[in-house]
Amino acid sequence: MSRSSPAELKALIRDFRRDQIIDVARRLFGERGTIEVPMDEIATEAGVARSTLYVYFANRDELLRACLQRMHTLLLDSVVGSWERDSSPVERLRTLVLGMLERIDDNPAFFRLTLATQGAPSPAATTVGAELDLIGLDIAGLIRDVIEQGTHSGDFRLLDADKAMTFVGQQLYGAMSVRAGDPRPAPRHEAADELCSFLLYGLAGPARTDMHTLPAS
Amino acid sequence: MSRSSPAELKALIRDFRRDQIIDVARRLFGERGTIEVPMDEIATEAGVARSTLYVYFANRDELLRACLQRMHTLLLDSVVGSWERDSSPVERLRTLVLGMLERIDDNPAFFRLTLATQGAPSPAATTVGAELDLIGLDIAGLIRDVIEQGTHSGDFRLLDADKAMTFVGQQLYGAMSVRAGDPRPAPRHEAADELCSFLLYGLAGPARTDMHTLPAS
DNA sequence: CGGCGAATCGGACACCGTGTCTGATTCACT
DNA sequence: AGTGAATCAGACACGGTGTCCGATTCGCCG
Repeated sequence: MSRSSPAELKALIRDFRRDQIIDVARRLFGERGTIEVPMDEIATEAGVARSTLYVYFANRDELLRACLQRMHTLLLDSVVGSWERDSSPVERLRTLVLGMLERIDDNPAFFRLTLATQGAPSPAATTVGAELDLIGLDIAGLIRDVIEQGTHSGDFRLLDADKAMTFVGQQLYGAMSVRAGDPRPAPRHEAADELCSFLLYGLAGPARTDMHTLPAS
Repeated sequence: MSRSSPAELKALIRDFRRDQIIDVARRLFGERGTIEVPMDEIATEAGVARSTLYVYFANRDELLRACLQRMHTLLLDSVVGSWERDSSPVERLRTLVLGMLERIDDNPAFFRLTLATQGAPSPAATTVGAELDLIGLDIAGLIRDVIEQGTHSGDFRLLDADKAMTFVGQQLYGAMSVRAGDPRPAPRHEAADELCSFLLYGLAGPARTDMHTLPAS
């Protein structure tokens, strides 16, 4: 134990500190936007000196990148955890949606910012953008799996997997953006159900029998 | 002509200059992101002194806001122009979608940035956000009109107008974001058709008869 | 205990962009 | 030629970034 400790423990502490800083940054960035938060404040809030910050992160952008990376893993964990247990494509779709909503609700402000950073082209966002793309690719892969499984099992209408994936992805993207900006979002499960329902109307084809309120006029 | 000219002409020139600056800013912001472009550069590129810039716009944020406002009017013009001519809700939906795609293609980078600014909470984005919200509201209104018209005429399934509006809006939002980031986007009309098709599958209910390639397996 | 080394601190520094201001200059119109 | 508005160039204070370095803390080992 004396052999592995010194080096490994050091690394552990380092990681711990890192995570601690990232959490603070994630919160602050979320609350007030990326550019609005000076490094000073992050340092103070995290209880370290500003110069120490630069020991852990080369610059502001790399810190932001680390924040995104963290959200990446959290997001995937949210989904993949329940993923394996579900079998039907409908269930999995719901799991997927629900997982993303959970992640949003966890820190909507930062999520909003995540989507925002997406669009900004800049040397900064180039580094950052790579991270974002990774998240997108992961999700896209999951969506694709669901669709293929669904069309194969006959639960979904027959459609081009690529296009379907794109559209589902777009809808998810839009839904997340809207929810992230919504001060009083609908309850998570309800929102997930509605969203899935809308997606399935398109995916599963024939109308379902929820609402027949209006006269056919 | 000597009476009205001096004052009005002055205003005209002023507006012209303003627009000229806005166009330059819109391009540069689009190319490299909002924060990445110094006021110096905008001024130089627009052929005015930096101090003159501050005569026309109180600060960076107000310049950005003006850029968004411009996109707002362009966007609405794109849509409303053809709007009146169309009668069926399906046609109008397509007009709406197509108009937005046109606007994206006109300056995708800036549009990306527009969507991006959306999410960033900050004193800056508060002013800016108001402008964005206005655009959103206008579009939402148009969507709502289409949906109500469609459900009323029987072209669409019966569904809750509010929720349908939300979902269509989300889908549009997502589609625009994706297209704005796509280096080689699909031809505009084709993209519009596909998007409408996807929306209508959900809106118009029963499956259409485009693709029956796969065996029911 | 005394001392070593790594991590941390605090603060000085140069650099850059912002927004303000001022006095000089241009230009159109009379 | 003269007047006034628009424009210009440039100086300025301010605030944030990223770098650097000497001083300090703290755990650990002889």
